[in-house]
Amino acid sequence: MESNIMTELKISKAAKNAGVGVETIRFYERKGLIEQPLKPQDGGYRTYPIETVQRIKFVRQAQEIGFSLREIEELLSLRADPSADCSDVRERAVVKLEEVDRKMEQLGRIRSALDELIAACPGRGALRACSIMASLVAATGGTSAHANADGKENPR
Amino acid sequence: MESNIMTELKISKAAKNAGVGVETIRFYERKGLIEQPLKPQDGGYRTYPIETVQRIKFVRQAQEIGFSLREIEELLSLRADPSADCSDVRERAVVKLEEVDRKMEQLGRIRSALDELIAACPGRGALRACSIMASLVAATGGTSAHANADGKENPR
DNA sequence: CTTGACTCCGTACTATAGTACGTAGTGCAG
DNA sequence: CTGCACTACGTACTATAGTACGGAGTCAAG
Repeated sequence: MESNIMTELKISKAAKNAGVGVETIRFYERKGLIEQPLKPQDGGYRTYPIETVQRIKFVRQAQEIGFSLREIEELLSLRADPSADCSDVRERAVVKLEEVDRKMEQLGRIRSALDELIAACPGRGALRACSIMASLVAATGGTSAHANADGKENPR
Repeated sequence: MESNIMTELKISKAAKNAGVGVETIRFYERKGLIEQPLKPQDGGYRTYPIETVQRIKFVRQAQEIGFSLREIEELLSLRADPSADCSDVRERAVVKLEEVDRKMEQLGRIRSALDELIAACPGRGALRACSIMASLVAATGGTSAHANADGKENPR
């Protein structure tokens, strides 16, 4: 075995490592989400650096919290370096941060509602009737449900 | 004007109120995510109660944090009441709660990375080169990147 | 030097979540 | 009673994110 420190993997190992299928890696390459490694000049197969595997994992995790591949590309393209327009990067990062915070809040609300629901549904004891919608309303104190529900002409 | 307290809206108002299109409401009805109101027996148009509008809003918000319509249906079907198998409801709620917590963690990681990025990219001052991946690695201390990257036979 | 596992690449197919469109019916304003 | 906007319903189309497939090339073991 040539003791080349194995920091590069062939596609199927890279896929397994990142927890995706081989086809998904190729799909991400086509989309430009990850860089396609050059084929070795002496022929043979491409190898993927660990960083690429990390990047794929990031893509998957960002997807799980509701970012689209387009948005993930935007996230990944955020990089502060002396050659970039820093105020632009900063601005875009702030926008993303706000998005993340909105998601956090909504996640928090659902979390509370689930807590409430679990509390209403004990191992043994009193059972309060309760749905997740009810919990949500209880958690947010949202009895209002107004928002001009009738008015002729509803100019946006 | 008949002073029937307007708690029910015709489809386009309901849609506007929930922040979706009319077609989306119909789509959700077909999917069984919301109940299709009966047509009034004396003919005319369906009207949607505020609760349905709330439900649609919930669907949208749950989507934004990465739940699929199928999962949202599961969430919405969670209801503790004396006629339900409570331990089953509880169990499913706990599973969802764990999912939510996982999302929270990932969201927190991305949040830190964005903070880091914003800090690296000040209004004026020193600029540290930094990408979101770098921030993520910095934030999580994740220099490892191991996970059997080579071994023949990688049994799941 | 053949065989089996894997890679490369292109094209085609699938699921999810809508969005658009055409036709017919309803309802109320003028 | 005639427009005009809106509703109802079915079917078709679209975008996103993969997933599958077929054929040709590559590589290492036997």
